[in-house]
Amino acid sequence: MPELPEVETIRRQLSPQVVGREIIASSAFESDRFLEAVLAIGAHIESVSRRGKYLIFSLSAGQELIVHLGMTGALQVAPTLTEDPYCRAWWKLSATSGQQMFLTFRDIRRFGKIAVVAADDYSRLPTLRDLGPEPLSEDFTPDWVREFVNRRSRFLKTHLLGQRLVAGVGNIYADEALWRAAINPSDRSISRRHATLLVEHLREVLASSIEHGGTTFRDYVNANGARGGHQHHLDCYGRAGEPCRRCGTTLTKGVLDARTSTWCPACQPRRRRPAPSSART
DNA sequence: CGGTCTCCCTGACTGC
DNA sequence: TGCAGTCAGGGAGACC
Repeated sequence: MPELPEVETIRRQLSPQVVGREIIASSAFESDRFLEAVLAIGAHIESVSRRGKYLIFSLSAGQELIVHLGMTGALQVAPTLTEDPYCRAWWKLSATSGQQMFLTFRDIRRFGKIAVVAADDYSRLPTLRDLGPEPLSEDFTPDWVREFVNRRSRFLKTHLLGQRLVAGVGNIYADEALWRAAINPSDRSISRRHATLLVEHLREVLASSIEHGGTTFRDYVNANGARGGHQHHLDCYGRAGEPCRRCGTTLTKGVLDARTSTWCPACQPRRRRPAPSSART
């Protein structure tokens, strides 16, 4: 399941290969989720950027090609098209110094999404439009986390997955960051100290995963078709029933808002919602 | 508006 | 061996 580190890995691999090329042909699987791929025909790719889990190909003529990989999406380049029942879209790219090539989007479970929009106009992609700060940017601060979380009543874990508190975090890195920061996923508020820890540990785990080329738990492969390496460094996600690496307690699994969570019941204790700030100053 | 729930998909796995 | 049931989960949209 591609999250920020996986999408960033793909972006870094793809960018030097596709920038400067023209999209000279395209085809897409018969579904609203993918059909807009063909709207990019005729445009040049000027740059490849990322916001959260969204890949953004800046095109000539003021357009952007947006790709979200969903659960099982994979973007790869290849010299030729090969038969693949799970190919949901492809773009044929012009030759530059090398030769023509194909950018292909494979997505077994079809949770992915392709859109072509006017640059910066994300009104049709509400999650992208309302995306929270990039976790590795200076905009993602403990104060922002505290205010966002404590103003609302939902589980902290739910906010981490919601893309508005912070961009690009999915289940793997939410569980890892909460474990590292020793915070319970079902807390509904956060202290200044824990917000600071959460910001630090989320940044660390994301940066570490980018260095390892992302996490391959099931399906993820990078733009070269290779698996990531960060799955060998997970301390929490996928380890329910195994001993906590900090205290030895068996890690627990539970469901919060229809999403699986794994945590250590001993070193990630639940904390009570504090009294309103007006009563604490 | 915030919160909650359902649906979309299909391969892998579990249990009888 | 075979088959039904369950699970994984990001995001959109309906609904209260």
